[in-house]
Amino acid sequence: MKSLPQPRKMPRQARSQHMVETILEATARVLAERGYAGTNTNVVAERAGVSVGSVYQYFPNKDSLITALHERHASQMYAVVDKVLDGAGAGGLRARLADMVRALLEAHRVEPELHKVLEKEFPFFDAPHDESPADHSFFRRVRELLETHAGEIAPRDRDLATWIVLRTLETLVHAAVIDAPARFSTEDIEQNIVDVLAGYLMPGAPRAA
Amino acid sequence: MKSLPQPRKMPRQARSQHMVETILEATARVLAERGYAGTNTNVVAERAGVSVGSVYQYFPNKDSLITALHERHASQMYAVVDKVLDGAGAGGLRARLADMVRALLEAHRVEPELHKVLEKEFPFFDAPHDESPADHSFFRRVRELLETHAGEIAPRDRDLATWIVLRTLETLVHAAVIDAPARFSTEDIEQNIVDVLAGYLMPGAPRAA
Amino acid sequence: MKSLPQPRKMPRQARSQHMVETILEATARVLAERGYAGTNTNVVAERAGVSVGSVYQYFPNKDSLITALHERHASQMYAVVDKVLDGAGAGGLRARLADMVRALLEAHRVEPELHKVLEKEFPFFDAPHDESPADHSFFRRVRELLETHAGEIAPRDRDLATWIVLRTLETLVHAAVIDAPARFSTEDIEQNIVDVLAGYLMPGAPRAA
Amino acid sequence: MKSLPQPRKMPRQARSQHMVETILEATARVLAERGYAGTNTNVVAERAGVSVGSVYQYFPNKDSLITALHERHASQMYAVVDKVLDGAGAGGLRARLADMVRALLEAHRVEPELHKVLEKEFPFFDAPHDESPADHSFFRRVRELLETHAGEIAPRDRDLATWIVLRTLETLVHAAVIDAPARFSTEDIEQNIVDVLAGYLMPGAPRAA
DNA sequence: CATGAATGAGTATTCATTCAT
DNA sequence: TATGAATGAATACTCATTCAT
Repeated sequence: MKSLPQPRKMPRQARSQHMVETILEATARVLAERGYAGTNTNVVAERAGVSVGSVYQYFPNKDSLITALHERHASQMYAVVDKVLDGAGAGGLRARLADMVRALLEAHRVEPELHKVLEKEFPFFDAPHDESPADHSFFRRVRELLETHAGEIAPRDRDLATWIVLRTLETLVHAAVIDAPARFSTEDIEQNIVDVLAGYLMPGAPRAA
Repeated sequence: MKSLPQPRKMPRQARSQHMVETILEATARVLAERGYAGTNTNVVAERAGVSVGSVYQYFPNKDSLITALHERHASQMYAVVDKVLDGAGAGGLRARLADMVRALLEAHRVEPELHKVLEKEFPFFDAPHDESPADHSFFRRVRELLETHAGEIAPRDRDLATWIVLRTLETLVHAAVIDAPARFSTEDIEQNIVDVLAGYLMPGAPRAA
Repeated sequence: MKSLPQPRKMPRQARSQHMVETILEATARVLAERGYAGTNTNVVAERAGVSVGSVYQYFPNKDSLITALHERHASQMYAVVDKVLDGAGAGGLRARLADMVRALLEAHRVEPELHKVLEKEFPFFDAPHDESPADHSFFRRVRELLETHAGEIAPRDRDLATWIVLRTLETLVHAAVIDAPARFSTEDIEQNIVDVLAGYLMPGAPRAA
Repeated sequence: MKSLPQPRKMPRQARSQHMVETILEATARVLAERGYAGTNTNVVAERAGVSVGSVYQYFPNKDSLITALHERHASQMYAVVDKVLDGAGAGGLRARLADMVRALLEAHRVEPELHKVLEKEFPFFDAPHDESPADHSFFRRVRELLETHAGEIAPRDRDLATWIVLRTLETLVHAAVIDAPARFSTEDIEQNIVDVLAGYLMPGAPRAA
């Protein structure tokens, strides 16, 4: 089981930072347009307007490109959720869950094509969920949320509950964006995802319209 | 979006049937041991004790091997669920859901390595869920289950509910087998998956121990 | 330099004769439609409605198929010329040459596609012109023609003259059918081919309209 | 009908130029020694002392190698003829034709083996004569020659005459090098080729010894 | 640091040919 | 004889990676 490929170096200079960004952007575009099979370092380099050598200056190998993209995605998603939870609107846990679901769905609808490949290709890499820093943060944040509403939720093992929630949230959001038959309306799907989570955490609670 | 690769010929004779089986078995083993990247037609053939030519006699290309494996997996999982639901034990919807979850978890624990790769690689192919016959059957079966218990369930759109249940069931079962941190006990996970489904379908219902 | 592949056996029975014909026909069609690269024994067999094994019963290898086709073509062309020369019309050598050219052009226009590939692929096989029986006959026939008109022709070495005539005739007829720019009329081409041959053999003779 | 394969990149730098040359030389040698069937990109690369990748850096596919070789051959032949015609010796059209024939025969005798395969394989590619730049130049040059001697020649359609001359010249020269039975002397063949062309263009003119 | 020409191991796929039935 | 499933050597082409400039 190979470990998560890491960027070769932590680029500190602005120029390098920019280079990394450019390469990652190119990777995203190529990946979105041509899928994993059609993506190769030479094309990425060309698309980034950079030489292959430069790509290898910052990424030790091809897979690290994808991994980095994933990490970026995870960070972005975490940021989205973080912001929404910080925004601490009114209402109880259900409202918070609804906020998260809506925010994530929105975020995913920005570049559906990219997320599509990202989701599709992710499992391709032996990157267990718990090796990503962003995923850790995500886990912690949700866990905190459950703690905060400890009184309202049914599951005993809060750790397990967090894990279940994350897994479910992830799949359903992705499925909604990628897979969902056209006959299901966006609102209904959103609603139902919330229902799944709320139903699990607060079985007795009344279900909103 | 390319359509599902189909076996090149429908083997009717026993000899051919056997050949297809052998090849598929070999594919499964190789896939489980070496992952997608490490799997190639020549190795599969060798492992099957068969010539490459024979592989291509029955499968038009490499991907069709994986696709066929998936279809087989889907069929098996459907069979498992079908049997369990036919076995119509006592109890309401919750009992049925519990039966399904337990049966699926058991089935997946037989060849965890294979299911791992299968799950990991599946999205890799542009095979939307609804192109697989087995998936169709699965959908129909679950939908019937919901119809049968129409009185007990909350979600209005039964089609959507079926979709949500399937997606959730699939991920959580796979996650349980592949991803789950060791600190979660098998029983707890199982219990919680049922809670997710039951909580969604029957929000008010009492949660069993 | 490999020698001309020969049909494995001289089939005497009607059934076999028919089989050989069928296979050769199929080869011709496949060759005409898909070119040499696209032609393979399995396709030929299928097209002939026969098993590959049967093909190998009568032809030792793939190339022998093409060779046989060539021999058939050569025979046919010889037959055409033979007939025309036997028909001994009025006029001198020029008339005879004109007869040959016209007959050959007509014959080639029947299945231009096939002749195209045949001509294209012929040199591909190490089959020098003088190994084909039909080519021998052809040579003899033309040589006789020159002997008959010995008094009218300029070239001293009648053997060489025959060779030159044959080479020229062959290319120009093929070029006329395959290559000729559309702006040249059929009649003009025909006329000019005759002029080439007549001009060579009877330099001083008046050129007909 | 596929178009002429083109070199993948137009090499401008000396290094690349050299690489292309090396590869082409190797192709020629391999082709001459093993024929088309025996020629494959890996062998060519090896023979060129270069990696396969480099071959593909400059030639998009195998066929483009052969095509490039042909073009080179055509250019060389054109250069030879061009030089000879520029050398404008004394004498009329017949002398010019004789010059061309002699020059071409000489040129072909340098690497007979290569020209053999080249000629043999040429038709194999769907490269009509008129797609090659060199062939165009050749056509133009010969056409000019005929114009220059317009007063002496019999054929009305000078375009057609050029075409006929080229076709005939090409075949007979190649036949002379490749096919000619040993019993024909080089000089006799040369003489007769000139006779064919001169007899066609200037039917009445006296035939030199 | 950036470049991009060069590398060459790796792989999917084809197809002539055989031979057990 | 006819069949056609099975064989497996052969080969075009790709692409991650390196390294001299």
